[in-house]
Amino acid sequence: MSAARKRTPLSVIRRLPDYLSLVQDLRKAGIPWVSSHVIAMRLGFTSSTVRQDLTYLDFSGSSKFGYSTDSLGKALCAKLGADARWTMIVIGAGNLGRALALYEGFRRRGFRIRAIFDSDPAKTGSRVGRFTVRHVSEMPAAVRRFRVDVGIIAVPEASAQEVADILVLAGVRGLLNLAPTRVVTPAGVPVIDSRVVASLLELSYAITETGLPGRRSRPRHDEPLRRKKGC
Amino acid sequence: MSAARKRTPLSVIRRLPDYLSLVQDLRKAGIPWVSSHVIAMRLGFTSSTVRQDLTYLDFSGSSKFGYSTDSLGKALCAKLGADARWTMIVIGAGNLGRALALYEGFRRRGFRIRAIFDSDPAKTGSRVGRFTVRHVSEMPAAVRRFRVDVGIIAVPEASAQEVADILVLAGVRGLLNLAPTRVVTPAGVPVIDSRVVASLLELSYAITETGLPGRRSRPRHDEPLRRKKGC
DNA sequence: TAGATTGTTAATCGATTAACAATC
DNA sequence: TAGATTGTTAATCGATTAACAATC
Repeated sequence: MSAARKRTPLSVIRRLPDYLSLVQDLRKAGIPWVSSHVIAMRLGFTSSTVRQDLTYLDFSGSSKFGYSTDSLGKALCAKLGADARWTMIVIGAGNLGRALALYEGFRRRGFRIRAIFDSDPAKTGSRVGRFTVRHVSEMPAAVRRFRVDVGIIAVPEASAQEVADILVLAGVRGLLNLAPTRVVTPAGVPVIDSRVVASLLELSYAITETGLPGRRSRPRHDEPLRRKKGC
Repeated sequence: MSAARKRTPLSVIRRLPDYLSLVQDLRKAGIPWVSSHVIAMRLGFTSSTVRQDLTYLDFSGSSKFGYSTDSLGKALCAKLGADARWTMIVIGAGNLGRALALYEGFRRRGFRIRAIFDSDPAKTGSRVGRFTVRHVSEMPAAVRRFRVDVGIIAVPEASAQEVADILVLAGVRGLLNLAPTRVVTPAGVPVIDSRVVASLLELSYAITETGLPGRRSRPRHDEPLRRKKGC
């Protein structure tokens, strides 16, 4: 039996959204079956990894046709909680916070933003799409009233932890942190850090690395050396 | 000798930005030395992991005082390429693209945005902070003129790959992809996917998971069941 | 049937942690 | 010196991959 007996490793959970996205594309394209081999090719995994991963779902493939894109999609949704509706609020009505509040893509996955907050009285009352920016002091009450599941932190680095504490106290169940710093929460309240700046540093390393001897750096431009900054 | 003999695993590279951030905070706070144990506590790693990781830097600690925050910071910067200046452009002048173009935090790490582009003629010519939005058709020329290192993709899912191809062809050295889809590049051009939507799914799983038997879900609200969506 | 594919076990690989001698 | 800390080797742990019997 393939279902969720053993606990699902985080490494597997992180690949699941990729399977979901692919399988939904295939289903929309009218493709009813897909093999572990094809999935592997498309996502850059091995077919072994694919078959192992899908073992953690309440779902089975067919040794004749492979996996049904339709039922695999449903099983992935169920596993990931993507078949639920999640209520979110955004804290911080700066450029990033506003962009998040206006982003349509969350909706499609069941993530719905209900309100946006800022600590700056000059911003409260202003409009962001269909929202009116409210003052953070109203936030705890709103978390309870809207039964908010997820708080999205889009405030400056310096206030990220403070905002996280207030959100947790108000009863939020998870955090998505977009501030360029880690945020700590009590066990039981998961937090995901977006790490965009950290990602850029990883990219920066990768660029420097691939430009090293061995792999020839691609011919480009006319200035081979980076301007140094000092750090 | 501790220097970069063996290749540095990606798992290590991904922790390096955390060390850098911590160590720079400490240095600014006037703390000149830090031990692997303290670093581990602050970042949630083990001291073994910390010592192992720092092994990949051109740098050594002192068995008397631990690590000098100053020289550790410098070694991390050098390793990550954070001591270089990187030139970036943003493709997509929607809410997200504009937020990125206006974000101050990149600068501090040596990442500098030089221009922003959009395919919508209605947007070209409009202002985003100190930038004028330009048409994507001008992008390849700008990549060469400004010697752009990194292209930031902030366009809708459907055009992400196309934009990536153009950027690579124009000579960009790496990509940061914020569209909610994977983007493929030839070997030698690293790409980092931001995976914000995938992260939300991971969070969604974590929330559902921690609410399971065993760990008592924290008492909250009065509605225990998620509204189902169907998927 | 013959051939392709899954589900699963075992082998490999890599990353994390523990332990400890060397250093200051 | 005594004690704390690093650097490094060895042990453990977990994740990925290979292999293959079972299935359709």
